[in-house]
Amino acid sequence: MKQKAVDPKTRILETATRLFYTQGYHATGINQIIQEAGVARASLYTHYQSKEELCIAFLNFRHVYWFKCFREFIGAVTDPEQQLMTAFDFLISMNDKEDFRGCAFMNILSEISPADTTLYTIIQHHKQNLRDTLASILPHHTQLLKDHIYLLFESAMLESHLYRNQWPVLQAKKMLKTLL
Amino acid sequence: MKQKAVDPKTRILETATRLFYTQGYHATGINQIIQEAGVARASLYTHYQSKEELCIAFLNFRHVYWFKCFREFIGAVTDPEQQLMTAFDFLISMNDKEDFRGCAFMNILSEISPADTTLYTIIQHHKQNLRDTLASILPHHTQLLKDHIYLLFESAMLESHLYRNQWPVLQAKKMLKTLL
DNA sequence: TAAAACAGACTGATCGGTCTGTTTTATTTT
DNA sequence: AAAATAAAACAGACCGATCAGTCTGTTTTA
Repeated sequence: MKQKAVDPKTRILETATRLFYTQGYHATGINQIIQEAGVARASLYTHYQSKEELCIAFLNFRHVYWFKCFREFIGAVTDPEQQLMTAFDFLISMNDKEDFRGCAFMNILSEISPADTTLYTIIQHHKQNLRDTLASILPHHTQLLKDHIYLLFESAMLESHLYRNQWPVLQAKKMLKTLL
Repeated sequence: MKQKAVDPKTRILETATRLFYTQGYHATGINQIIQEAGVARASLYTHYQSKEELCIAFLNFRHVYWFKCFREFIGAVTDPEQQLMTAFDFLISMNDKEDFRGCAFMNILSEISPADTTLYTIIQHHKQNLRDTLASILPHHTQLLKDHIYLLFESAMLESHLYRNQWPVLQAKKMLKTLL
């Protein structure tokens, strides 16, 4: 289970990322994390104050990772309209890669209440970031069209999770074509 | 806390429904349910075999309740296109009523894995039911348009949960207008 | 008088988190 | 290069609390 190639802090974060994402936050215990990370109990609490702190680190890590992958993926093309189409192809590739586990941020959102302001804010910021990123591809179009694309993108991601199938993304791509 | 007007089994289900929906499945313990339902521990396990059985009952109960409210709400109008607009108004009223807690089914979906086949199937069936219901309002339109409306409906519900704001629903209504 | 609901003790397991003390690793000084 | 030292990671006991679920026996209801 131990992969001593990387340092303990990284192993903890990567393990927590995988488990929080695939099992959920409350369904994942500290014991499982330290066990699968091959790390001492005390080491986890040296690097992260609490389970919630670890969740925050997970969301921040995931945020950076997701946008890095996203930008790389859509950066392969230059034409704006083609770039939007590629954005939906990105969803397809992520569904394949991560077995239709959906959006890590929306999954955590389902487990928390608005009283968890730190987590709630991180999730909102991530999505606002995505919204801005998509909007920036077609800067001269109406706000309504930008929102339209964003909503289709979101439901494509969430509904393919639900059905464990690419059809929502494929259909969303066709809808996008009618809008551009 | 006890509202002995209804029988224990109903109190358990209604309490579990409220707690699972507002706090999530794994974050809600049996102790809290029996306490807030004002019911004996043994009574819960006479009516429901396990916590998962209770979750199944919750989803089935919610399914019936949600569609009953939905049909009543949109049944107030007869014109198909107007009925679709009213469907989005229903989301607005539910957001107000339930404090932007989003979709009970998608929330549970975030907490489980495809291995939980029973729960997963119930959730998929609920959404397929919604998909069919929306599609039946405009039976003579293309499959693409039906899916389009469904995807907008879904993201309107989920994104208003995220932002705790009605704007996604209001924007989705405008998008719908451009599609009809 | 029988069924249902009650209170609450009890199980073993696990929860998140703290603490002690040992071993390993890395850096610095000789 | 070898020895000294400081920092990091280690194993694992331990904490009180809670978890889901079982069981006994009493009280209420029908």
